Amino acid sequence: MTSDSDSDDVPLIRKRRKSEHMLDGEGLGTKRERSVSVGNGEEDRRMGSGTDVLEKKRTEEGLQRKKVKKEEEEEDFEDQPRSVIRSTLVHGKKEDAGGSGVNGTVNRSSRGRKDVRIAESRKKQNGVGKDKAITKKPSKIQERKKTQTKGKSAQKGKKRKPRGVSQVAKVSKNERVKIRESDEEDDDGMRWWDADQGDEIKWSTLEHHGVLFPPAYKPHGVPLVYDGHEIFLDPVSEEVATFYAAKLETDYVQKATFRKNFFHDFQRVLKKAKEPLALKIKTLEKCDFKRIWDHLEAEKAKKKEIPPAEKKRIREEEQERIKKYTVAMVDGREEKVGNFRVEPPGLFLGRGEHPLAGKLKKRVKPEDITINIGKNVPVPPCPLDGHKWGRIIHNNKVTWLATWKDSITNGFKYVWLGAGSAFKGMSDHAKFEKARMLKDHIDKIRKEYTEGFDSKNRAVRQRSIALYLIDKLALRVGNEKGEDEADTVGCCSLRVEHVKFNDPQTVEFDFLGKDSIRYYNTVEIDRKAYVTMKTFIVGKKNEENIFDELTVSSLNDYLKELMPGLSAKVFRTYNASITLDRLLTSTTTKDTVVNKLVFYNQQNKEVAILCNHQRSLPKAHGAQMEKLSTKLNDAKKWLRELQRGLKDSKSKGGEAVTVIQLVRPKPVIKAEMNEKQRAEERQKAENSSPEKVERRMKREQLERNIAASKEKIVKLEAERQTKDDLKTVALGTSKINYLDPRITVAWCKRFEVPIEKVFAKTLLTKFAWAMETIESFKF
DNA sequence: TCGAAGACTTGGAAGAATCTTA
DNA sequence: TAAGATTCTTCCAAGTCTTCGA
Repeated sequence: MTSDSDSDDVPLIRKRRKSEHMLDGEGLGTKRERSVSVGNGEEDRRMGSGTDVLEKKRTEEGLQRKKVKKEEEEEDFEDQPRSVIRSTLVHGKKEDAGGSGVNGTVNRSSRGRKDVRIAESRKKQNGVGKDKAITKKPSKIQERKKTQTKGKSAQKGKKRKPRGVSQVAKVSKNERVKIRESDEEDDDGMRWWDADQGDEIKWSTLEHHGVLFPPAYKPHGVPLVYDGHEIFLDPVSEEVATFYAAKLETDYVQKATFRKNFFHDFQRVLKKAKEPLALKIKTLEKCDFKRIWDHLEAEKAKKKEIPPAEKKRIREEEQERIKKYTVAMVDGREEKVGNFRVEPPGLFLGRGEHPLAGKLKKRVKPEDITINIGKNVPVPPCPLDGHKWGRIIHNNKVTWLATWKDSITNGFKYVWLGAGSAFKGMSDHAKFEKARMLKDHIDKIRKEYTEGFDSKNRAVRQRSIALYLIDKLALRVGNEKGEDEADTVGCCSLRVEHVKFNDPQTVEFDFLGKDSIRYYNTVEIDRKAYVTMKTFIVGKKNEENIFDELTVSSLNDYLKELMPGLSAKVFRTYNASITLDRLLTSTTTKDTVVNKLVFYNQQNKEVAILCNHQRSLPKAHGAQMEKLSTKLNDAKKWLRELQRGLKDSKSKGGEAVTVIQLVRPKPVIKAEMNEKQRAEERQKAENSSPEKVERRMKREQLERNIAASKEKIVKLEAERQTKDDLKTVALGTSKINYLDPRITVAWCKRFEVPIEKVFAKTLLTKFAWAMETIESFKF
């Protein structure tokens, strides 16, 4: 590492305010103490250091299991589609060639060895670790053109075999820390983190009830008005018109692409219906959807008017109806299903300037759906009369229960188990263990990429700079995108137009990242990185890629040489978690729980800013801030009045004195009032001047009120500040995806903060595996 | 070898549920 | 008790990354 701005080992937190965020690099250079894991540090330590012995043992066990499982698999093939059978056989063959078994452990270890072999052979070819040759690839602009064909082969009906290797399977067993030494059985038998987990085979038995379809469309008979004439549409066209009408008051309909795509698809539907009047619809501009919109609003209002008891009854009935779809049995355990509902038809909204926005997303039919279920268990009957499932498969190497193709993006949609399931939990756990493993390699990696800034090989220089930015700024890697996707970028796909160089070493990044969220950051970077990066744009046009000699896959291949299983996204997890871990160390023990929570959220906010997790400004933000300011001003006025009264009382030997409180009138809402009248009444109350109310108070009473008033002012000021600070920052995303929950659990234990204050119910379930973390846990 | 398939994670918005305040 | 605010959950789009197969 160099000694200038990048020399501290922490990622650079995005600078919204210049005074903020420069963090120290404490602890990063030191060797991680692996001893502390959830519940049993000793076990964790053994897993970390004694992997060879364990690995050998597992390999033997795995070979045995492999034999049994291979037999089981081959039995299964008969009922599987051909592609699945082939897939499984190919996997088996490859594993055998590598001298490993089918069981996850062995399979994983073979993978690890393969990684090492690749790394070694590349080292032989390229010299030690640095300045390695990188295969030159075609320019990104050429590639962009090529990507236009993306998805076309799928449309042609090209079939591929199921892959059956997931993230979980890819993670080494070394990386999975066994959490407890005790192997006592838990009551519900759901403690997967105590069990020995296979990798490749995800389940032995799987039972579920399939998917829930959205209700069939019920025509409302409200006409579309075209050029002043009512047109009563056929049900199919009416449904599509209603999708559009529902969006009338949104920003979507302001977008030309949205309107164009919608009208194109709408016309196709109309043509198919062959209704003579509807065929006269030639331009969207002459279509008036207002009557349909009014109808939808009236329906909403009706729904709102339903008495609470009736609402409750409806809710309970619905719960009963969907109940069976919400759970699946996996290896004898009951697990919640996450998204058992088939996505309803509608207009594709997309995010940002999506070229397909407004297109009609078709209704998914049972024939479009592939059900994945255990063999020898009943296949759920197709719930729609006259239909049948597209395919039934028994692929136990994947974790999804059902899948279908999306009619817009041509991508796959899946039905998964819920976030609290063992599948997801194991995957999460493995993800954080991998990020922790990076801690042991990060110094070496940083040293290597810093040295790479000087490489004679341009491709190596590009790779080094890109990695530096990914590490330092927590950028996403930035895969190539197709023409039919929004134009968003990540690190590798940054173009000249996305950066500005301000000498001596400041770079201004301004681009649209995932979900078309703007990433804007002016940041001082390492001087050598700055100079090197600047050379990449020489002679290039704005729309050309900065890293023209770097691909995501070459970068990830390189990362795997540095650490098994390492990919670009691990840096984001690592930097988010290590940042929180470090920031939380400065918690004050003596503070109240409320203040500790405020502190936690502040640190969470720092991570959210680092990861650029933004949200749009809440609609009511301005009004809420104004309300808070009014409250604060009233509280301050009241405090001054109380202080005046106290002075008065003191001069009269503590006697009762009169103080005047300004009380804002409350709106008088009557049951018979409608929404409009209520709103008017509220407005009236808000606009009227406060009433002066006289109160008599003695000295003690005044003193008590002054103390309470001061406390209220402090609280209101803090509330206002927090609200403003977090107005465009989304805290949830980092909490759910990037922050190792064990850091939070350990912190809560250390500082006696109830964990329920930090994790909502669903997060407590999702992170059940982390709940026994001991308080000394360090990421 | 490389583009695409396929499987999984990550992400913000919207709506529902719950809590707080007056 | 109702309204408003906040929190939680659901939805589905949009990423990442590995493996497949022409």
